[in-house]
Amino acid sequence: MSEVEEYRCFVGSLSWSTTDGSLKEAFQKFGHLTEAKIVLDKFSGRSRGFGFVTFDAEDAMEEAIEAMHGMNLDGRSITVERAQPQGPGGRDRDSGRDFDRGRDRGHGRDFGGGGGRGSNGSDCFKCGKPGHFARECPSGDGGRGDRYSGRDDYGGSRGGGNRYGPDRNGDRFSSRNRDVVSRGGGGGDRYNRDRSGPYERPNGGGGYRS
DNA sequence: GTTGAGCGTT
Repeated sequence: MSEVEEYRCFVGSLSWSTTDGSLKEAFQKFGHLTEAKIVLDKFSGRSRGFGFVTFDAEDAMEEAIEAMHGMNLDGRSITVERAQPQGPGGRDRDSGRDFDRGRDRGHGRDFGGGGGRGSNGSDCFKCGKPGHFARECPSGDGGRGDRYSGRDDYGGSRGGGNRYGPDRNGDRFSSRNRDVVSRGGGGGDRYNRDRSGPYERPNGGGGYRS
């Protein structure tokens, strides 16, 4: 049951301002870090909110996981867990993870699906009960769900009257939909533009530049 | 001013 060549730790829930240096400083106290880096987005280069820490000693890694798990770093409670195996031959993101990456990686995760991981990570981060996120935790008010709260205006009316919500939405959508069709149906638009290109010089014409 | 419950790049 041991298949590890390196002791890596996955650190999540990091602050957007957390850097590899802060992470290293926060974890190097438990032992020597072979590597400490924050995962950045390739498209933007900004911090993604999670990083990886590699230890050269399993003891240090477990110590850090148990010690730093739930600790406050940069003002945010971070999550420290063992990193997933990447694979010696190469990284297999699609194969290694049966996750439904087809949709947005944001909201909409399925619980019963049982993706790549999720033995104890599907529980609510607030009350620890599975079946719902912390923001939807019915146990009480939530720190992040504050925005969604305060909608109790309807009181016990919820169940029948709230159906008018989406109805209105459809009306507006229809209006916009027609607009789009009108514009999209204009196949001749291209032709029109071609002819009405007095402002656009296809070639030659003015020619002078600066 | 923006994103969040997440496992990365040589």
